[in-house]
Amino acid sequence: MPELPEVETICRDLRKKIINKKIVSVVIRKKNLVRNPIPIFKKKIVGNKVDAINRRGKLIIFKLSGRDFLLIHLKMTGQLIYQQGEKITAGGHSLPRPDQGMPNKFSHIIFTFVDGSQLFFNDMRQFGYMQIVSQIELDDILVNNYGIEPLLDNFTWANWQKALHERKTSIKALLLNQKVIAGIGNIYADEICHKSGIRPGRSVNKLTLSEKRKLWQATTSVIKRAIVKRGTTFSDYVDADGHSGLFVDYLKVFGKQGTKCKACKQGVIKKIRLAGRGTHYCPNCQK
DNA sequence: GTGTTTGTTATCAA
DNA sequence: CTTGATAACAAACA
Repeated sequence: MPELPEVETICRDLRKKIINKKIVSVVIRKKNLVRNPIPIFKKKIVGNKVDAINRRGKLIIFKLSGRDFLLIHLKMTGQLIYQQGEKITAGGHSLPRPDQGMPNKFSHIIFTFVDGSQLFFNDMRQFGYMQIVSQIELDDILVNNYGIEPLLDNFTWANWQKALHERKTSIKALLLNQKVIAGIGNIYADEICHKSGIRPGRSVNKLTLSEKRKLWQATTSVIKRAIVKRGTTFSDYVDADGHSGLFVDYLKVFGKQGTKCKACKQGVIKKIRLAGRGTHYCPNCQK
């Protein structure tokens, strides 16, 4: 379940690997993951370079040299794994490539770059997608579908109060609402609530000012700490090198139902269903 | 065959 | 128009 920290980690990795490399071929093994007509999709990619890699919420954005943009959404089980091609030594002998089993049965789209390196878009459940859009289409998508970015300067206390103003939904649903705040998914919503000491089912409009401030601070700190640990691998997430994220070792509530709370050392983590999602919290230290 | 998983969107109600 | 709640969908696996 790649959320903001996982997507950010992948973007940072890929910037070092594929910027300015010419794409010489695209192989599409599952057409349903491409949201354009296949010939158009290929035509707008092959022969171009990736000029820049950015992210909005959980959406990855490749700026292509042909002036189009490639959107990549990993949804639940998507992976973007990069591998060097076989390197030819001066003597013409090829060095062995680390065997990570790429491509595997879930490698649905494969990019090959001019140096022989490859980018594999794997997705076991095939919920993810790739889509080529123009600048105008991109601007429209970004403006209409995404709220505050937690890592940007405009995630201020004043803007956070505005975002929460007169909201009557639960804090869990609010954190998952991409149009309010971009990039938070099920894992980090629960972790942010725990760090804030607030039960995820609480109504936003009944939070005290100090609780809203705790949420604001916890959002930044949880996300930044998760990025430092290169994200959370709960089931399928891996970074661009195919490695797991280490923040799974620092989770306090997600997937911890039935165990003793590590923060207060008294409560037993409960799991409930909220906003249609599995939701974890400590009944003792979250009020 | 059934229940479960989450990111996103559709749909309906107010 | 906005907001909120809920259902539905994608595919795989225990």
